[in-house]
Formats: sequence, structure tokens, C-alpha cells
Amino acid sequence: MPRPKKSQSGNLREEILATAWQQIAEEGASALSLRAIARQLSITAPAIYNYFPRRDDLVTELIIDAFLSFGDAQIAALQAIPTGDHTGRLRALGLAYRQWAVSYPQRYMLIFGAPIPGYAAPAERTTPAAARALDVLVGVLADAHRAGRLALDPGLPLTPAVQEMMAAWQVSRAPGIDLRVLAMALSIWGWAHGLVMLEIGNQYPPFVASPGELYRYDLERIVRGTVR
Amino acid sequence: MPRPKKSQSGNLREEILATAWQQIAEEGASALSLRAIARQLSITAPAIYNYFPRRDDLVTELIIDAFLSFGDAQIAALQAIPTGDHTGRLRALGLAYRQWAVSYPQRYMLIFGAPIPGYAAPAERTTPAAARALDVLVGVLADAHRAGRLALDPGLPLTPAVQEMMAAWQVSRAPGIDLRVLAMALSIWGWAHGLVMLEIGNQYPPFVASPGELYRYDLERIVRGTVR
DNA sequence: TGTACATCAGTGAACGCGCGTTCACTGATGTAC
DNA sequence: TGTACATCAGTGAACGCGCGTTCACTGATGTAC
Repeated sequence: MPRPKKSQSGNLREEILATAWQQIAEEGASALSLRAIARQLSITAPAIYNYFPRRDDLVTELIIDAFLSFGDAQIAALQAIPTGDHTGRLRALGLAYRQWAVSYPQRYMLIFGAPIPGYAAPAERTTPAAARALDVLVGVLADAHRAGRLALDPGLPLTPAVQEMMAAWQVSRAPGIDLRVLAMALSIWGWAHGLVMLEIGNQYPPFVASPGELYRYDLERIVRGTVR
Repeated sequence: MPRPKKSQSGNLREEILATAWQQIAEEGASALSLRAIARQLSITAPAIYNYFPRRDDLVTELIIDAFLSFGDAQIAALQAIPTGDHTGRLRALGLAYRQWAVSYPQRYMLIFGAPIPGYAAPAERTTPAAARALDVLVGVLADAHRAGRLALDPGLPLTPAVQEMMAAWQVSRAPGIDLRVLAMALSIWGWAHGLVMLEIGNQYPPFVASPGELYRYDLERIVRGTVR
């Protein structure tokens, strides 16, 4: 008896993706299984193959989707903040970064955490999606820099190796952006990633009762030290 | 035919642990399997049960071992640096942090990365081991603070929530240490964790050809901004 | 020194499990005449 | 409007795999007399 149509929409592909997200949220990305998805949708596992030729194709779709959602959240964070309020924009970006991560911890883990064993993401599909969020941060910092509001330590020039890497970045995705601004973007990203990973990975010592408070405090420190 | 003694030492327990480390290094912690270990040691899987009642007990052992090794590395990093050289000590700690992580990336992932699905570490055994490394950092910062060399932004006092958390830490593990020093330790830890996770998780954009150079540059920035 | 015996580390077979993937199939649907 | 037919999404059985864990066993070792 084909197509018992648990779903009146018939859009099984979307339901598979939605169920995959649900399972990732509950059990983590490494627990994702076609059979579990099928079970939950009351279909048989081979039916999924009509939509995703291999399990990895499903995973790839999920990763790209997560990157886009994350990038959207970063972009949306700036919407309410005036262009000239550089401090406010950097702060909003930082808050939105953590907010998205704690709202979808497993999704964050999927794109920024440990790689899924036996799965290699196709870089040509995921890299552009990944770059979006970083571009937003670079944009905010570059605006502040253009306005002369960025605090760059003149006593600490880029080392040649770092300069070279940032130049490669500048050429490929960030034309005209000051190399020290690019380095600062990576540094801020690393900081946010670190605190967020500690939080959603449950790695903080037990006395850190409210990681969000700690993050916000530290974000304020970073913002003050970055934008004058 | 029992005990064909592939190993003349007879210390099979140690060999199991060593093989487990090897497999974690090659395939990641989530690929760890008793059967694979047994295969490599040319024994049968049930033999392992003579030494570890359950698979999880083996994992717990590995985690504690990794924490201790990491803590040792942090402590050892300070050995060559004079007590009064606060800048040098903080820098050495930062360099050693990354060095250990990139030397044993899977081990780092095991203790600070994504949790192993279906495994919950017994906190009463792992927490003390985990705290060692953080204690070292706190010690270095506290020394610098005592010497009046720590740069604390007087315009950014701890928020009440952060103050409360740091006070809990102070009571439990860090008697007499200034609360802002504790907050700074967490912040620096988060930063290092972030950069290191991006590096060993292969999350950097492709233009970051040499993550180590980037880390060292940024470490220098952090050190300069922290210790006067 | 020689023999009986307890110990216990490791074996091999078996259990039940869930997984990704393949395959031939079925039967409702929509189209062409 | 009615019928023949092609399409194709989903089924159900089966494949081979690796896993953790259990169980009764075996036979080398070391000790006690």
C-alpha cells in the first residue's frame, strides 16, 4: 500500500529534513540515522533514497541549511542598529552569535563542532555558506575602521606570516579591507567560538552557573577594547 | 590456548589503554571500540572485560589520563620561566596550551570537545583532573596581579551575576584570589579554546594557511593587553 | 622433589541490536487517446 | 466520458556489517603438601 500519506502535504523531502533536525537537536549529529528518521515518519528507510541518494547528501543539506540560518541570524542582528553605532553593531553581532548557538546547540555543533566520523563535507558547497557570517563581522569592523573608531594596537604590527594569510583573504573575499581588520575579525570569531563551545559543550566548571552572563560581560570587555 | 602472550610484559591493561589512545588518535573518540582494540592486540574482545567492566570505564580512564597529561604540560611550561616574568609565564602557558592540543588533537577533543554520544563522564572523577590546568592559569594571573602588573579595566566592573559566580569559584578552589582575576582567567581560557578548536576542528577558512602563526600573533596581543 | 589442586586470564561461540544500502515489487495517480 | 497505459513514490525483504556484552569453557601457572 504505497503512500499512506501520513502527511497531507506530500512534501516528504521537507519532512525528512525537519525530522533530521529534530533528531539532531535531541540526540546530536552523530546519532543521525536514516532508519530513525523513517521510523519517526512512519515510512520505510528506502523511501528516503527517493530524495537523498546517500545519507551523506542529507547531511550536506543540513549543514548548508544551518550555515544559512546562522548567517541570516547574524545579518538580522544588525537590522535594528543604526549604521553609525559601531559599538552597538559589534555588540549586537556578539549577542546574536551566542543566541543562535544556544538556541540550536546541536546545529552549532554540526557546523562548527567536531566533524561527523566518516563524513567529509564537500567544501565547494559549504564554504560559501560558511563565509557569510564572517563577512558580516568583517563588514562591521571595516565600517568602524573607516570611521576611525577601531582600536588597533600600533605597537603590534602583523607578523609576515599573518600578513600573508590576511592578504590571501583580502584578495579572495574582502577587497580593500585593512589586513589588521581582517586579523581582528578572526580573533573575535575565535573568542566567541571558544566561549560558546565551552557553554554548549558543558565544559565550564560547575560554578559557572550562568554562562550567558559571563559571555555578555566578556563581550562588553571585547567591544570596549575594539571599538573606541 | 590461553595467554598466547603477544606481549611479554603481561601488562595487558596498559596495552589496552595504549591501543585505545592510538585508535582515538587515528579515528577519533567516537570510533573507539572494544572489538577494534582487541583486533589490534590479537586478543578477543571479552578479554578486555577482565580489566574494564564496561566500555565506559575504559573511556573514563582515558579522559582522566588526558586531563592529567594536559595539566602536566601546562605546569611544565612554566618551569623554565622566572617567577617574576609575568609576561613570559602567560605567553608560555598560551603556547603550551596550543602545543598540547595540536600534538594530541583527538585527545583534546575527547576532554574539551563534543561529548561522546551515550557516554556521561562521572563528574566526581573528572572534575578535579580538569581543574588542574585552570588552576595553573589562575596562579600565573594572580601572581601578576599581586605584583601590580595585571591590566584590569577599572571602568568595567564585574556584573553582579558574574561576581556571584566568581565568588563561588573563589570559595571552592581559589581562596583569596581577586574576583576580576578569576574572570580574566575564564576569558583567556575561552579565547585559547576557541582558536584551538577552530584549528584542530579544521574550521578555519582555507586562507588560514598557518593557524599557529595566527594563534601566536593573537596570543601576543592578549598577553600585551593583560600583563603590563 | 613430586604431585594434586585452586586460580583466573583469555577463548570462542552466541545473543540481539541498529545501521546503510540494494532490489524487485506494487498500486495509486495522471495522461493520452 | 471512458479506457489503456506509463510513471514513479513507497514497500518489504534481504544483504553484510560492526558493535557491546554474556557465557561456559580451558589450560597454563603457581602454591600447598
